[in-house]
This record gives sequence, C-alpha cells and structure tokens, in this order.
Amino acid sequence: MVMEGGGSGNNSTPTIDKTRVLDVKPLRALVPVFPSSSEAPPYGTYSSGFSPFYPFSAPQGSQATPDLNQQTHTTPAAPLRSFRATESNWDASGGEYESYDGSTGSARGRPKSSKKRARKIHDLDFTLSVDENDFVVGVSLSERDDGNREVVHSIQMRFDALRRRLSQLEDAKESPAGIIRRADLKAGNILMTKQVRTNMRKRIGTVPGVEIGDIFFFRMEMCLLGLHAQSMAGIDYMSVRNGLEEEPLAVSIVSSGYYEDDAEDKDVLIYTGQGGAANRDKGATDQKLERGNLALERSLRRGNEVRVVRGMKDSVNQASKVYVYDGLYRIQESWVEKAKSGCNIFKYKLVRIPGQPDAFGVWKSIEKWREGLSSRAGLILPDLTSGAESKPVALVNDVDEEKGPAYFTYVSTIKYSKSFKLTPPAYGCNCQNACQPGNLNCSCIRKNEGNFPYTTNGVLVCRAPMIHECGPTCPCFPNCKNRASQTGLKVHMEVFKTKDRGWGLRSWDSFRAGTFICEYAGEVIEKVSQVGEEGDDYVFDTSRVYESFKWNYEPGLVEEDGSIEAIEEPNVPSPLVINSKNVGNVARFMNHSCYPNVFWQPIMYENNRESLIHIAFFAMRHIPPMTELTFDYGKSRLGEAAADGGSTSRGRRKCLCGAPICRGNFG
DNA sequence: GGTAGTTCACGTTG
DNA sequence: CCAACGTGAACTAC
Repeated sequence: MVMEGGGSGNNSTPTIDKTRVLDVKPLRALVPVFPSSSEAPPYGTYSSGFSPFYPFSAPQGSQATPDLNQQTHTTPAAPLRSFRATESNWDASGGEYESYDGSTGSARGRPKSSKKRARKIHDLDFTLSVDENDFVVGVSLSERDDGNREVVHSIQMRFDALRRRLSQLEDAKESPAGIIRRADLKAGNILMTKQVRTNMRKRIGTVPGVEIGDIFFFRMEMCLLGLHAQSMAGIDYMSVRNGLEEEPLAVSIVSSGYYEDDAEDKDVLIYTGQGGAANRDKGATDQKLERGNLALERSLRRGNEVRVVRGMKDSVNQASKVYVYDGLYRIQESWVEKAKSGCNIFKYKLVRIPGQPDAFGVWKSIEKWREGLSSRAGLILPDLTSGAESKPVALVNDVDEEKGPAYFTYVSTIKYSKSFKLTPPAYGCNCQNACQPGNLNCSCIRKNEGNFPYTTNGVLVCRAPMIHECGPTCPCFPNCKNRASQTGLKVHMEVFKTKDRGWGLRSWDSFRAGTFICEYAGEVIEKVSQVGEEGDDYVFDTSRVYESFKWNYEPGLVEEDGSIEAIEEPNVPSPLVINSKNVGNVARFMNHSCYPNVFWQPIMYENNRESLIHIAFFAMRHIPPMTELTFDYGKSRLGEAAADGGSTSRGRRKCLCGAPICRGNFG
C-alpha cells in the first residue's frame, strides 16, 4: 500500500476517549529473563556466522532499542487510533511512538521526559540474543514486545524461508500416501520456540510494523507477528481492567469462510461467533456467550477497535487461502440467529473505520474487473503483448494523459545471437515423467546440489549462485516442476503510469515469497556501451555491483542440515548483458528500489545441447495485488570509478524509490 | 481433469 | 494440564 503523508484522515470518526477507561494488560504477563550482562553479547553482534536478515543489511533497528524500551515498557496502552505506519515505524532509532499515533491517541499528551521515561533500562538491550544452541535469535527483547516494519518483514521472511526449506525436505522424502505435511506448523513452532516473534504484547488497535493491506498465507505468520495470536481460533482477545473489574475485549478477528459470515461488502463484515459447529465428534450446538463471543459482546459495549483479517481463496493457488489485514473496524451491533443447522449462533456487525487505505477493497475491485462487472479506470490497452503471453498484460494510465511507452517489440524470452552461445555442450536429465524431488538419479537435481529448487507449490526454496532447471529437450513431462521459469506469465499483470517514475509494473494477483514473476527478456549484447547513451534505461547487466542480502533459511534451524550456510549470491560464468530497449517483455518496466520486493536469479537450462542462462525474477516477500514490483538495479562499476574520479557518472540518477533506507541515487 | 467434499494431525492460548 | 479453537495439505469422489 502506498504510504501517504499527512494526517490519518479520521476526523469524521466518532471518538470515544478510551484512554480514560482502558488499562490494557495481557492475560499472561511476559516475564523477561535477564542474563547477567557480563555474559551476554550486546545485541547486534552476530557471533556464529549468522548475518542479519534485513534485506541489504539495512541499518539495524537493534542499535537503538533503548528508546523503544523506555517507551513501551512504561506505557501499557498502545496507541489507540493509529491506522498507518509512518516513517518512524521503520526507524527504531526514533522510538517516538508519539509521531506514529493518530489524532486522539493516548500518547499525545504524554510528557516526553516523565520520571518513568527517564528510568534507566538499558540492561534490556543486552538481552538474551543467543539461545542454548548458540543460535542467534536476532530479535531483541523489546522487539519481541513491540515490532516495527523491519522486524516484521524480517520475521515474515525468516518464517517463509524456513517453511519452504522444510517443505523441500518433506517433498524429497519417500513418504507413504496419506502423510500430512505441515511445514507451516513446523516452521511456526520452531520460530515460536526460538522466540523469533514480535508484538507479543497484546494490544487493541494497530500493531507496529504491520500495515493495512499486508497479506499472509498461513495463520502462523499472523501469530509470529502478533497480529492475531490464535493459531486456529478466529477471535483473539485480552483481559482489560475497567476500574476494579477485568473483562475480555476483542483485539482481532479472522474471517476465513469456516462460518456463515457475510463478507461481501468491503466496509461491513457480518461475523459469526465461535463454537457450536459440527465436527467429527459431535453435531452442531448452540453457541455460548463465552470466550471470543463474550469478548466481542464487551467490545461492542466499549466501542473499542478490532483488527480485521479477511481470508479468501487465493486466485493463483486455488487450493490455498490468502489473508489480508484490512485494518480497524468497530462493532456496531450483535444479535442471535438460527444457523443452517438450526442452532443459535451469534452475529456481529463490524463496520470499517473510515479514512484507512483500501485493502480488501482493492481485492474486491480487481474481482469486478476480472468478471467484467466494472472496467479498469484508465485502461489504454487490455493486452500490450498482443497475445505473446498466455495472460494479458494491461496498459493503464490513471495519472496523466500519456498514451503509452515508446514502441518496442514484445518477446517473452531472452534472445541469444549465435556468437553468445559460449557455454559447452550439456545434457539434461533422463527422467521419464516429471522429475521427482529426492531422486538423485536425475542429473538436473544433482546439478542443484541434490535439492529440488522448487516446492510442490512451485515457489523457489533458496537463492543460489545458479539454479539448474530442466530444459526443452529433457525428456521429462512439460509439467515437471523444475521448469518454473519457463511457463510464461502466470498472473494478470499491468503496466501502469507511476506518479513520478515513468511506467511501472504491478499485478492484479498476489505473489507469495519465492514466486516466479517473469524473466528478463531482450537481446543479449556484448557491452553496455553498445546501447548508446540513452539506452541504459533498458539494460540488465549481471556484472553490476548488487547489494547483498540474505533470503535463504538459517541452516541452524533445520536439523538435517548440520550448520552449513550455502552461498546465495548470483554467480554467472561470464557477464551477461541484456538489452530490452527494442525487444523485451514486462520486466523492462520494473523500476528500481533501494528496498525492493523482487530479486533476480540466474537460471540455466539446456536446449539443443547448449546451456543458456536466463535471468528470472522472484518475489522477495509476499506482494499484495496492485503493489508496484521493484528490484535493485545495482551500481555500475564504471560509475563507481567515475565517482572516485570526481566526475558525475553517466546515467547515475536521483532515486525516487521513497524507501526509508534509500541510497539517494542509482545507476 | 478441474472442483468439491472428506480426512487427518497438529499449535497456541487461557 | 487440557480443552477449545480451525487449519492446510493430501486424498477421494464427482
């Protein structure tokens, strides 16, 4: 979602000053463990070879946790009316949650230099960051209580990296039919045990670091991020003191389709209470006014905000579900009605608090465009590929009058001219149908260190210097999973006009981390200089200097691995330069970002006894629909030399990516 | 051969 | 400590 400056636009919201009545306290108090500070290494030093997980080793929030500690440990109530994360959310060094608050929040009037605030709690900073297995947790104690954007992204990526690796190991096992494989639960359990989690302190309202529109593919992700702590139940709640009494209040709900909810309207959700459903052991029963149901009832009376997560079918992966964090709602009314089973169920009408950016609403709009019920505003061309891809790529401009990018020829793959086919002759595998993970007789799998590069869902498990896929002349079936980058576009993309960075690329569908997006198509050339001064906008060059980042799982968490850390930086035998100025695909529209959501990965496969390299793009994180896709353009080696010499390098331009860790320029 | 329904073992919280 | 809370993947039936 686009971050917007200015106020949160909630002036029209009916206000109830909950700061007077709410003394929020988790039901289960967190008891921090303080090792003696002489033994524990200061947080931020990584003693066992584990590097920080933040993409590009961004400035660590960890270095500045004391301020956060001071804030969060002295103020039990979280900001009550804050919809968005702002820049301060990224910058843990700020630690000023005041700036993050909305309009009426409790933090506003808090004196910054209160006695409590001045209390010295620096010891917290030197916390248990190494567990008994010498695994560096990488999440400080204060970050476990209260997150920020970086920590949230880091934990989400670590979860999924581990999940993918566990899936990969399961896939490779010759397990008998009927074995249920739940890598999501396993990964969640490991990270929970290792305390790789955040926002453990329950709160009403916004969860720091989680933004409206963020998506999840597993309930465990929301547990680890503190968005919704229940791994199954749809209603999460906490005990809140009201004078002398304590009562449960709802903090978040997940509408997943299990009950008879009405989730058609983007701003109104008719939510069914929990319990009473028929299962294997018993038939349907009346729901009782207890637990979550009671909490929702109390929340209706108190008028507190409730976070809402909407679950729905994933448009790409029909079998699975995607969850969208849709922001804060307020319960307007409740009633009892008869379910289809004839039993009594509770119903709660939740209404979305106005002024929040669209999230679920975006999904609803896309659904209408797809079904042709409404047309995409600003649509110039329904398919700019003229059928070259199996899925149409829309051309859209709802910003200005420009009618489209300069002319180019659409091709769906890389074009090698004869002279660049330099690699020695190679042969593919001999598999008879689809290559089976774990089958070390398959030479394509052997080339990948014995690991099948993709899970059965088709997502990339790990980055590697080179990924070896089965090629067109391998005898295995075309549906072999080891051809993930060769099946063309799988989702509905659009090329759109950005506000200030020309044309960009985004998708009507969501991507989970590791999903293949597209390859970089174009003509392979010898040198960048061949393109001319103007052309380097449309050149991909593997020999540029790219920021390194960690994406793969941490081997220390996976027993079968010992503790070998595999190299993940790309390694191409000889520099590959691709020109997409005249001939290219959607990839030529992807803009640069210093905090990108897409990365490139070299892939090699054999065709007519030649091994050819392709540049494939994969989702770095889960990417919600309509989010611009960006990757790191890297730095020119020439540019560096020129900069050293004091002159401005050719093509180096001011970066407009807007990321808090923006390097200022690129090229 | 996609889609719908059924089955199974499982994690966190209170 | 255990009950309550649904989930996600694999399988089966259509």
